[in-house]
Amino acid sequence: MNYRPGIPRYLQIADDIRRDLRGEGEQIPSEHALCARYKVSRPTIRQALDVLVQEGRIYRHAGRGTFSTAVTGDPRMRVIGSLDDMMALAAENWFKIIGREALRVPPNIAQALKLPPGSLGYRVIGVRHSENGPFQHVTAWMPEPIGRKIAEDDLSKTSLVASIERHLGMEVKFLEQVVDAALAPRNVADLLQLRPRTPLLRFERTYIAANGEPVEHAISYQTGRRYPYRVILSQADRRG
Amino acid sequence: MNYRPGIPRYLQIADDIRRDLRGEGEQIPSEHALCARYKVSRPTIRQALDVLVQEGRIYRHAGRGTFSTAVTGDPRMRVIGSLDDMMALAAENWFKIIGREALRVPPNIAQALKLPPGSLGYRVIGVRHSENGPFQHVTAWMPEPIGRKIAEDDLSKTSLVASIERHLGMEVKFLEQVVDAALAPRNVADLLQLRPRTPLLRFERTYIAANGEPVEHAISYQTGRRYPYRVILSQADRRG
DNA sequence: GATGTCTGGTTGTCTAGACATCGATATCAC
DNA sequence: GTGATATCGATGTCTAGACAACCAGACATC
Repeated sequence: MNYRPGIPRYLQIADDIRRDLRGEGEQIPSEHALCARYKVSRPTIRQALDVLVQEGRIYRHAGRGTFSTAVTGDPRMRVIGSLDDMMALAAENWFKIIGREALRVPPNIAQALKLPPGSLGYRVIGVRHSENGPFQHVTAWMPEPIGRKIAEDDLSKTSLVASIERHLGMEVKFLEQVVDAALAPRNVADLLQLRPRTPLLRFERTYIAANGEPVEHAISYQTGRRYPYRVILSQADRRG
Repeated sequence: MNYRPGIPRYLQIADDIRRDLRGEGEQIPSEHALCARYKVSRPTIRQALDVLVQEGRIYRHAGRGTFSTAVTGDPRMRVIGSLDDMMALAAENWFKIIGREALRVPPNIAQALKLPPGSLGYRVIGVRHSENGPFQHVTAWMPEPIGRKIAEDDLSKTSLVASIERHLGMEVKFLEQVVDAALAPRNVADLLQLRPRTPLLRFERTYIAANGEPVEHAISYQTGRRYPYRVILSQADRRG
C-alpha cells in the first residue's frame, strides 16, 4: 500500500479496511496479520481499528478476534447527530427563509444561549421543504455576533450549523435536545399546510461548541412523518 | 498515586482526572506534566484523556493544550442511549407488567427481529410508572430463546435490555429508533389515565447486539412530558 | 505601528517491542 | 466418553522514546 503524504496512516488504513468490510459478521484478519499487510506497528493498526469500532462497523472480542458487524446499512438510517437538521433525510430538501433579523432575545432563549437578559440576538425563521411539500417549521436563535457573521450566507442549501462551524472555526460538539408531542399551533399549521390540531413532533435544540459555548437554539415542529435514526451505544454512555 | 491491581491504569487515571475537573473551560496540565504526576508513559496518559474526550468532558487543541468543557451538568440531561428506557429519567420508577407470553410474531415484528415469518416470539406488555402516575406504555417483542431465558427475571426494577445483556453475555451496541407523534389509541389512553386523542410521542425501537443480531423490538407511547437528552457529536457521525 | 520570524511548548503521529489476559482447541488422564 | 489441563493465538495494556505539525508570544525588522 502506498501511503499518501499528509494524511495519517491510521486513517488511510481505516479507510482501506472499511472498504473491504462485507458487513456479514465475518472475522477480519488479526492485528498481527494487518501489521504485516500494511507494514506498520501494532499501535497504528489498533488506532485504525479504534476508528471503525467507534463507527460501530466492527467489534472486538478479546481472545477470539475482530469481526464486522452485520448491521444492514439502511440509507435512510443515520447516526443521530450526523446532520444539523436530523429530519433532512429526504434526498432533496431546501430551506425557505421567512424572516431573519436582529432582535432582543426572550428570557428563555437568553438562558439557553447563556446570554445576559435583554441581549441582542439574531433570529431566523423558516420552513424546510422536500419534493412532497413543507415538513418542518424552524425558529432559530443565535448570539448576535454569530448571526452577523452568517448574515450573508445562503442558507437555503447549507445548514445553519455548518455555516456557524465555518465562521467560528470550532467544531459543534454537543446537541442538547428536548422532544415532546404537541398539537400544531395555528401559524405553524398554516405554513405546513396542515389542519390545525394535527399532532406534531416538537424539538427544542441547543447546539454547543466544543468549548461549551452555546451557538444556536432552535425550536422546530415536524410533521408526523416517521423519523428514523440509529444510535451507537458506547461504554461511555453507560457510566451515567 | 497507588494503582489498584486488576484495573487498567488509564481508566484509573481518567477517573482521577475526571474528579478534578472544574467544568469551567480551564486548561488542564499538559500530557508531559501528567506523565510526571502519574508516573506512566505518554501513550497511557493519552489513552486516559481519550476516554474523557469521548465522554465530552474535555477537548484538545493541537499546539495550545487541553481544556475542560464548560457544559453544565444538568442531572436530568443524559447522554442518549444511557438507559434501556430513555424516558426513565424520574428518580423513582417501576414497570408494571400487564402480560408476558410466547406468541407467533406479526410480520412487521418478524422483519425487525430478522426472524422467519410465523416464528415464535416472546411478548411483554407493560406500563412504566413514576411517583406521578403512569407515563409510558410498552409493547416489547424478542426472539423466543431470549424471552425464555429472561422469563423468570423480575422486570419491575431492572430493564429488559439489562436483563437480555446479562443472559446473552453480549453487549447491546445499537439502537435503531423511529419516532413520531400520534394521538393516543383508546387502550393506551385508558392505561395511562389520559383523555383519548391526547398527543403522544410514539417510539419504535430495535435493540441490536454488537454482532448485529436484533434482540428486542419495542413500541412505546409516552405522555407529553418533556423528554431531554444530550448527544455528543463525534467525528464519525459526520462522515455518514 | 505593522509585519514577519524565531522559539518554546503543546498535541498528533508512529516505532518496536514487552507481558498479561482471554478463549477455543487439542491433548491427556481417568 | 468425559473432564481437567496445556497450548496457542487473539486482543488488552504498557513502556520509552522519536519526529512532525501547530500555536502563541517574544522579538526583530521594515
